Amino acid sequence: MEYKFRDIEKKWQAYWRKEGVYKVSNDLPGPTCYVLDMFPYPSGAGLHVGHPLGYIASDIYSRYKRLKGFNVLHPMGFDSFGLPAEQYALETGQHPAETTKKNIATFKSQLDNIGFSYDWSREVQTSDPHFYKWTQWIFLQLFDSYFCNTEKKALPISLLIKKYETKGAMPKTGEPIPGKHFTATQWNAFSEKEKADILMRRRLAYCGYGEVNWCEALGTVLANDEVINGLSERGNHPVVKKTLRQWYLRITAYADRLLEGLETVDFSEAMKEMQSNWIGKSTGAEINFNLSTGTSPIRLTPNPSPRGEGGVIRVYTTRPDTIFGVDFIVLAPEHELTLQICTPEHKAAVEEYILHVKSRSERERMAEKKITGIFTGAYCIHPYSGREIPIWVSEYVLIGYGTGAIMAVPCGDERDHKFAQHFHIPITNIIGDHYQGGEANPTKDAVLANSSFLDGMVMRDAIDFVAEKMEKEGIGIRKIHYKMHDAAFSRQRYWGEPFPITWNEGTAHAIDKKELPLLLPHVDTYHPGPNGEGPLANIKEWVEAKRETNTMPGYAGSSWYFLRYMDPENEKEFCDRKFSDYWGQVDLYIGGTEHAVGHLLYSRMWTKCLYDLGLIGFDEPYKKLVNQGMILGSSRFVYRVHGKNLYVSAGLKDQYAADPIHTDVNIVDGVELDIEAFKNLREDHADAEFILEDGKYLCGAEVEKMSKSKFNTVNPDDIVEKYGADTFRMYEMFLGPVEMSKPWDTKGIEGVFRFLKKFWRLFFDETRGLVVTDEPPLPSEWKVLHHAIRKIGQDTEKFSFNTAVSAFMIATNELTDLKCHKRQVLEPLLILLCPYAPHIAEELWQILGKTSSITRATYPVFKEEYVKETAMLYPVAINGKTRTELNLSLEASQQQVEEMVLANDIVKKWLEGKAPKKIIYVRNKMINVVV
RNA sequence: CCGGAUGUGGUGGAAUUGGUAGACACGUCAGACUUAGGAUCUGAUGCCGUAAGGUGUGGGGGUUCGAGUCCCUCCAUCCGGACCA
Repeated sequence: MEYKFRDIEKKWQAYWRKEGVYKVSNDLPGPTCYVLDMFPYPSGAGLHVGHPLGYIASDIYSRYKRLKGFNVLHPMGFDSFGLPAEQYALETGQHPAETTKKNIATFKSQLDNIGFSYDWSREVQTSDPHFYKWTQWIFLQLFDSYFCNTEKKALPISLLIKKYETKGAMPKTGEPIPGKHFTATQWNAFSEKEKADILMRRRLAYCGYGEVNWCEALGTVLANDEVINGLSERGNHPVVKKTLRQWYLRITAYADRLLEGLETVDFSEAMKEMQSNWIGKSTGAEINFNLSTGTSPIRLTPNPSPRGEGGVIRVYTTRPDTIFGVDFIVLAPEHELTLQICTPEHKAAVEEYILHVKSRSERERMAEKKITGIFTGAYCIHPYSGREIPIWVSEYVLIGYGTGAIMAVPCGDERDHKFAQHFHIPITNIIGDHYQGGEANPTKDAVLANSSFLDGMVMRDAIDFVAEKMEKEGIGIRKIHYKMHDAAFSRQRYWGEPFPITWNEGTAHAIDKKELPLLLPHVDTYHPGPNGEGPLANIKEWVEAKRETNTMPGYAGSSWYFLRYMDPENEKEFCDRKFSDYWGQVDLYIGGTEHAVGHLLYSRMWTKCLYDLGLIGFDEPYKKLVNQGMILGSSRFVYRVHGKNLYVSAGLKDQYAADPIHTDVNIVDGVELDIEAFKNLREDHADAEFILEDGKYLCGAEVEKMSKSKFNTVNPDDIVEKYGADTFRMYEMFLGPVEMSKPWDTKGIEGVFRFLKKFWRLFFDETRGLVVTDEPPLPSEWKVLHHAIRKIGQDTEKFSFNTAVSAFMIATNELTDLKCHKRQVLEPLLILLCPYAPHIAEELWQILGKTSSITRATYPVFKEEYVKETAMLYPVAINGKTRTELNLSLEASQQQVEEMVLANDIVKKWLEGKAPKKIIYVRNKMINVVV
């Protein structure tokens, strides 16, 4: 009987669906395992062969765990709110809900085609009101919570109110600052609006004015991780800074816990590095520099400012030890004090400079890399030496980090050094020989010189010494800064979760939780509303109800979706605590690196909040994270001669003036173009002419990212149609380690295809039909099986799927050579193969006379004892080749035995008297014994 | 510029973690069966050499009886962050 893969696959996919084979229950005894894929955004383009890589890996792992007796949660869903559907709606007028629905249907059919073991009864869609009801609910939890700095955790805001009512908010030491501190009596006397404003400053989800990344082309704000080099991640549109009222998540409050949590999870080093860089914690000190009153006309500012106030400029440094190396102070151009302190004769020039900086986008600024800056005419007094220090303004100091002002130490900092050289500012050397005048040396190991009371001290030790001294003397304080800012949480868009918030007299009110979900209303136009507001501002009733017109960003739903899978139909809670306790953390999370700083950080933060509020029992969502590599497309080029409909073969292209043009990789066999297919591809190709070499047209090739525009995408449906889902699954794994990027090459799939056909022939003979026998296997046949079990088990456990596939091939080849068609060998092999190629396994399982599905039961094959017990019976070849040194010391104990029938344990016992230290195997052959 | 990863045949990639480098597969070549094959099977295939033999894991150096694997250094590619004080 022939291996009719398509019939088999369709049959079993229908069976699985009908019988609900992959439905999981929330209360089975025994160990659980939660295997999760990053759910996709259902784009209109559908899946290409790169997408399922991670899904296949996770599917193999979950099926494997299931066969081993775990209760496995392996769900799938869709991140269905988001910009592209809305952009599409703007262009075509189609409702995003409709296009999304259509796209999801395509995705699901493509996924089902590959034979995944998802429990679709648990599917979630972030744009489904039953789902976003709980996104809104969790948002309200965040809105109603604050971060307690003493307990370092989120607490209900009602506790804060109680505290304010009884104790107020007074500083532990020092004078209370008006506007910041207040007594209980004062609090109780505040108006509702005043109270609300104060509370807003503490809420985990809060509304405030701030500089945001505004993208004019998209008509919305973007989070920092959605902006790359001053351009939007989606669409590459320019992004500018703009002050707007926005919702934020107070993720900075969790900065330390997000960092600490990294140590408890199994992420790759690269991933941890990326996250901690993004958080960007640095410890240092803020130091006050008094302005020299002689040189500048200072107006005392009435409002205290963290950047400095009155006659003081506050700088941030990580190196307080270099205090005596300060040669100048630099303010960011946007710094509030810049214009206040500059002397009249410099004012015009400074204003002009600030204008110049503002006029350029961040992008232009970074591209230029010119040193710019201007002197303000004002001076500071060095807190210890009393020296006058000039104050400059320069764009290399960023307003958004630290205090927006720095103390420049040219001998120790590269940028300060370049600046000093450029403007001929004299440089003080405080590190002796470590600085030669050529370039700055950021060492911490130098012995300080020219540094008054610090002379002779090693810099590393001086850092803390100075910081402490400054704190005592009130000159500065130790301070920790983060690069990470609070996350902008509102978008001026339609296709997102509406905020469950109404505005009254300028204060935000949570809507009653009983009214959730607050449904996304119908709109007539997807165009932005007035004043940079979203489309919701165009709806009369919405505005009259004083509802928030922003919607939540794409990452809202994805921040907690993994919890909903545990209890997807619950209408009373986002997830029953009983079930989140049952399943616990995600044991394995598979997805791309692109979410390193966005989704992963946000969902980690939400998890921590929910944990703090006692709603779930763990504070890190993902125990282990695997980042699958990208499958790259292999693009093909044809070379068109200038101005003609004439194409020249790649080898001859240099003889003509020809441009490379992407052509569809699917009509190219290797590099040979299918000329007929090419002519039919597009109308203007119909009468194309070709210059061939050796009678063939050869294309150029290049490896690039897979994308529609490069015509190098391969649709998994086509591959499944031609080779079958099982071949496709195994080939994707066979390509290489899951974590690695690699180019797709359709040609190579033949090898895996041949393997499955060969495997089929272990059961079926072309002429004789079913050839499986009940004869007891020979030792050599057992040996093949047991090598396979051990190797494939280990490989699957450690995600080495490519070598596991190889092991299948080896075993199959060996059994073919042995002409082994014995049930006792083939049956366990089928069980092993099941996670990788479930359809063929099911079919053969049935053919062997089994009545139940192979995919659902558990088998002793995977138990340690199974292999060990039987392994004892088999021969281990020993080929003790001696080596130079060992030869000398071990001569007496070296046994040169070839093909000796002994189990490993027996060998060990046999050598016991000689106390073997190490037995060296090479590919399961013992080659040497170290005694 | 900083940080992370990677570097092995014509190609994708193995190598028990310091122990016969190149498993498995693609491709290529030769052969068998075929009217025919892009089906199937067999054999060969790192490089140089007719062979004996030599050589070989990005380059150079080191540790070791022994290095693809560990250390130093340089080079290349990919990814991420980039004026973060």
